Parts: sequence; C-alpha cells; structure tokens
Amino acid sequence: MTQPGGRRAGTARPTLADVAREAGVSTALVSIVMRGVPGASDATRARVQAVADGMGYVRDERARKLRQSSSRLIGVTFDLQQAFHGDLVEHLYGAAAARGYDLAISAVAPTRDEDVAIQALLRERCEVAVLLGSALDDAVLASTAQRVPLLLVARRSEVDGVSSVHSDDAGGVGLAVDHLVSLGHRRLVHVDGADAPGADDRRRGFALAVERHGLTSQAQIVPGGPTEHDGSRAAEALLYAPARPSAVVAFNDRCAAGVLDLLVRRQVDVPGDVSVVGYDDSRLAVGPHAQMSTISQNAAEMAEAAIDGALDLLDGGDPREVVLAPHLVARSTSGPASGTELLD
Amino acid sequence: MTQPGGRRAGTARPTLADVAREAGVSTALVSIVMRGVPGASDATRARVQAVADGMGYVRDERARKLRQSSSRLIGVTFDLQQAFHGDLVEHLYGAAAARGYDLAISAVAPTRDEDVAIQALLRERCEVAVLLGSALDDAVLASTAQRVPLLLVARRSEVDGVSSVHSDDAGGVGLAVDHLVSLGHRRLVHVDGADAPGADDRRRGFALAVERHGLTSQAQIVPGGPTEHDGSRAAEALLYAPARPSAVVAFNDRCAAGVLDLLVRRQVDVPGDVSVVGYDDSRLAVGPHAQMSTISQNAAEMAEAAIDGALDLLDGGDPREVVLAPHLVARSTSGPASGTELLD
DNA sequence: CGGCGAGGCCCCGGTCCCTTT
DNA sequence: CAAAGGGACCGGGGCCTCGCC
Repeated sequence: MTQPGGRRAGTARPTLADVAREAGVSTALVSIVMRGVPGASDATRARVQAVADGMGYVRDERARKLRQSSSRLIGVTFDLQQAFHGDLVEHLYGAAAARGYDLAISAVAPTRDEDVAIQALLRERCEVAVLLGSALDDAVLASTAQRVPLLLVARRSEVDGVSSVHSDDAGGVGLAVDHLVSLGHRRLVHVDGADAPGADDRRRGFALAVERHGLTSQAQIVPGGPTEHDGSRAAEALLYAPARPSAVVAFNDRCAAGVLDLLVRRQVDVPGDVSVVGYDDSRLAVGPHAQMSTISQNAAEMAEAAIDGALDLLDGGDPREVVLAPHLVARSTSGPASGTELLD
Repeated sequence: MTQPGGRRAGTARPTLADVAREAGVSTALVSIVMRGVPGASDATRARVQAVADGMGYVRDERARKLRQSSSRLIGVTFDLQQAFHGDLVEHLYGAAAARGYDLAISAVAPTRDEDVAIQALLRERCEVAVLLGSALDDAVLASTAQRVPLLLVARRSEVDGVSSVHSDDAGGVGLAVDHLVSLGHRRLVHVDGADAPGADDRRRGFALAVERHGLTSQAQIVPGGPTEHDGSRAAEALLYAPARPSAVVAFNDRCAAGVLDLLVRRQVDVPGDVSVVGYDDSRLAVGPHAQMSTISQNAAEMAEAAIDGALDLLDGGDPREVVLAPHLVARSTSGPASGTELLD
C-alpha cells in the first residue's frame, strides 16, 4: 500500500525500473545485465540478476521490439486442421530460433479467414510473412506482397515478388509411379486433389510418369480431394469400376487414409490386392494405418528452407523459388502386383 | 531519396506520424480517427481515413498495447498434434474477439516444451494464460500461476489459484456405458489413457458405471494411451483374450480410431460383433472411420467457458472450476449386442 | 591519464489527458 | 461546446557522458 493509486494488487508485473530501484542501480544497467552484453562488472551483474529473478522479472518483448529498428519477428499462417502444417510449424520454431528470430503464428480455420490471419500478423509488425499452403489467389497475394515480404510454403507462386518453397510435386508423384511400376503394377490410378494447392502439378506428374512407362491407356485419374472423405468416396467408386486398378497414388496422406480405410473395410487386401501410396509423410502415414507408403516432403528440411528464404528476402535478396526433392518412403501399403496383373 | 539516411527502400511501414504529416493534421487526431472514437468532424475523418488507406497504414499493435494499461491479450498454449486442440483454438479466437480481446497462441510439440511456450507468452505480456490439456505438474502450475493468472482447459486442477474448464470426464464415460448397456452389451472394456490428463477420471467413471449396472465382474480395464497406436495395440491384445468383449469404451477418439482400424483390419464387424465408443467428438470422429459414436465435449462451448473464466479471473474473480456436461453422440460404431451376448 | 563501470536522456509508435481556438 | 493540437508516457535500447581507480 505504498502507492496511493488504486492499482490492482498483484496484477502489475515488475519492469526494468522496478528492478533498478530494488537493486539501487539505473535502468540502463539492468538492461545491460538482462541482455547479457558487456558493460557491467561481474559482481553487479550477479546482484542485479538475483534481484530480477527474485522479483520474477520477465522482459517485455513488445517494448523491446518497439524500440529496436528490426523486430526480428517472422509471421506464420497455418491451417489448424492440416497435420502436415503442424509438423512444419514445429520445425519453423526451431529454424527461426537458431537464427535469432521469433515466430508469431496465426491460425487459419473454417471460421477464420486467411486474410484475417494475415492482418493480425501485420499488426504485430512482423518483418516477413510465411504462408503455409495458402489458398489466396494471385491478385490478393500480389497486393499483400506490397505490404510485407511474402514466402509461400507448399505452394507454387506465379506472383512477382513472392518467394516460395515447395517440393517437386510432379516429380514426387513420378517417384510413386516408378515405385509401383517396378513392383509390377500396370493398372494405375491417381485420386487427385481437386482444386487444392499442388493438385495440378501432381495430376500432371502422374500423367507424365505413366506416359514415360507406356501405361497411359491403362491409367486413370479420378476426382478426389484433400480429405479422408474424398479418398473414401473415390475408392468406393473404383471398387465398382469394370477394371479394378492394382495400385493407387493418392493426392495426399489424408486422402490415402480414406482410400485405405474403405479398402480395408471392404476386405480388399492391402498391399496384396491393391497397393496405395500417399503424399506428405505426415503423422498420418505412421498412424493407425501403420506404415503407409508415401512421398515424403520432409517438414524439417522445408522449414529450414522457408526460414532461409524468408531471411534472404529481408536481406534484400531477390524473390526466388526453392524446389525440394521429395523422396519415396516405401512402407507396408505397397507391394508386388498380384499374378493376374502381371499377365496383361 | 528525401532522406539522406540510408534506410532500405520500401522496408519502412508508415506510422501515425507519417499519416499525420501527409494529411496535415496532428498525430492525436489521426489516432482518434483510426480508433473510430468521437473527437473529429466527419469531413476530417473521411479525409484522414483516405490518406491512411492510400499509404497502406496498419497500426502497430505492439505500440498500442504498450501504452494501454491493459494489453487485452489472452495467451493460449496448445498441442500441434491434437486435433481437438485445433477445434478449441478456432473457437477461442471467436470467443475472445467477441469480448474485444486478442489471442496470442504458442504451440507445444515434441521439440517445443510447454515451459518454452509459456515463457513466450509471458514475454508478450498477455494478461492471462489459457493452457489446453497441460501436462505440467502441480508444482510448476503453482509457480506459473504466481506470474500470470492461469486457466486450464480439458484438465482438472488441484492447484490453488488456478481456474479450470473441463467436461465431467467420469460422467461422460458413464454416458457411454449407459448407452452400450441399453443396447444389450454386458461384457464391456475400457481402453484407458494411461497417464494422460483426464485418464484417471475416465477410468473411475467406467468403474463406477459398470458397478451401477452390476456388471463389474464382466468388465475390464486394459492399458491404452492417447494415440491411435495405443488403441491398436490394446485392441490386438483383446482379440486374443479368452472372453472377447462386445463393446469398447476408448479413452479418446484417436485411441478409438486405432481400435477401429485394427478391428476392421481383422475383419471384425463394427458394430455387428463389437461396438466402439470414443471420446472428444474431434474431427476424427467424423473422418475416415466415418460416423464414430463418441462423447462430445463441444469445443465451442468449452472455448466460450474458457474465455469467460479467464476474463473473470482478470476482473478479480476467485479461481473456479467449471465442469461442462458432455453428451453422447451415437453414430454408427455402436449398435445392439449380438445374440450370444444376450444369453449370458 | 586511460579505460571500465555506471548513469542520463532521448527514441520507438501509439494513447490519452489537457489546453487552445 | 465541438474540433484539433501539445506533450507526457508505456517499457526497454542505445548512445553519450561522467566518475573513479
């Protein structure tokens, strides 16, 4: 009750000035100690540190970043429902911290638009924004890029001034096709991603790969989507098709999980009767359907590349496109084609 | 090039002062216009707004919150891998916004400890922290609560001064048991959550419920865990048990998904041979295993209660425990017991 | 007298109270 | 009294100065 002002007890957190008063030194000195920079004697340093710890002092990142010319803050938008985004965010934290940057994350969800998420980041004065799997159209991306340097992850960018980091989607699907063909499969199907980011490239990659193997006439692309439900529906339709495929390349792991679930449910043996390959190597791939064969995008590598690209943009580097090589992770949902398949 | 100082072109974002200079007014007036508060004529308001829009002005939330006595910021920690946390975060955004608060979210993941996530929130000077499914022990919670008001979601708190919002876990499992018993099931199994938050209560609820129905001797609790893998393993063990159960109550939806996957894979008919009930009603419940019967915690309601509780704590209210009533969502993984079951 | 430890002071970008026209 | 301006201030950071051994 030393203060006549009616401030709520316990609410106020100690500031540099509070610590300085308590320790009997200036705020500048406390600042020096808290930052661990030269300018204080060891004895003073220890004493001030002890006082700060005792008071539970935590520095105000807001005030600190306000004063500094550079906020050293990277904004990230991600989709709360996408498991792969979760993997990416986790590694983005690590990659940013390793370079002395903080992360401000802003979620996208059915009731929270991507624009809203980006506006929130702009108000936080992040120096660059990293958008995971953005669904914004080129016009919006272009106008956003004029307000803040922009880097897209897991999506290609046709937009001027926008960097991007994504895996070689067409090539990745090609790896899946190569793998299946080498196992003896001939009748291949691609359950596509409809209008999801990357779906075009994966469709194209599938078409190119089957052509390369001279299997175009036996191959098929069926409409799917990015969710388990889409995969299930597509698989159901395939079961009633005249010539049942012997191998399926799904748009992503979620889609593949839907395909797998329906096949297992219909007592189709995987990989005995049908092989299935997913895309992403998200946590789903090693989940309940344990050991899904899939194309891995390597979240850690992608996150590193994203932070590198973002900081390069900040340093005045030209926007650029980084294409990562995906690789095949053959687990237990893909196997040799059955005998009948080999006959045709 | 009006400034001789070598600042990087295009990097600097306009400030209030820039807008004021451009519009030929004071910063105070621009502030009034940007906040939409009384104190400016309509004509001036329109003119200043136009200038600000033209310059692409976005206010600096950091500076604003620094000046304001209250930061109106709620910190949230959540697990990137938990689908249910994603649902909660989405609704927390909405609930906080409805009360004029911002959210600062900080993720927890295998390589990012809960302590690290909380420290980040403290540096952002959030006024209260909402922890989703915290795994911190009581001692750490108690010491954290001394630095910032704390509210736990989806976990009970024994700690003094900490509020909590969670569903009635024991009661919820009771609902599942009642449902299954009413369908004629007698040999019930609970695949538990090991040491996950809430697992104790759900075990207890199961034991109480089967006792209430006089089925203790035929009931069983087997070790499980919070992941699909745990569910799968437990289900596998059950298939080799002497008396196969006719119904399973899983710790959560992920665990139930694992159980379901293994059963389907082993060609056990669900719900013909075995009924399965999950817990959470997360996105998984309506995912690939379409239409899982489960106990719903209603993320929207929980989020509302969490924000209410957090703000109440801020207003000086006493810490309190809010227990929400879970409810049964009977979908297609639970059905009548088979004939053999009814005989014993 | 040189160098190190420490303090004074303004600044970052808004907000808000008070004063002026 | 409404509209607009002036200036202190929130919590730290960084430059410059000063005292002292």
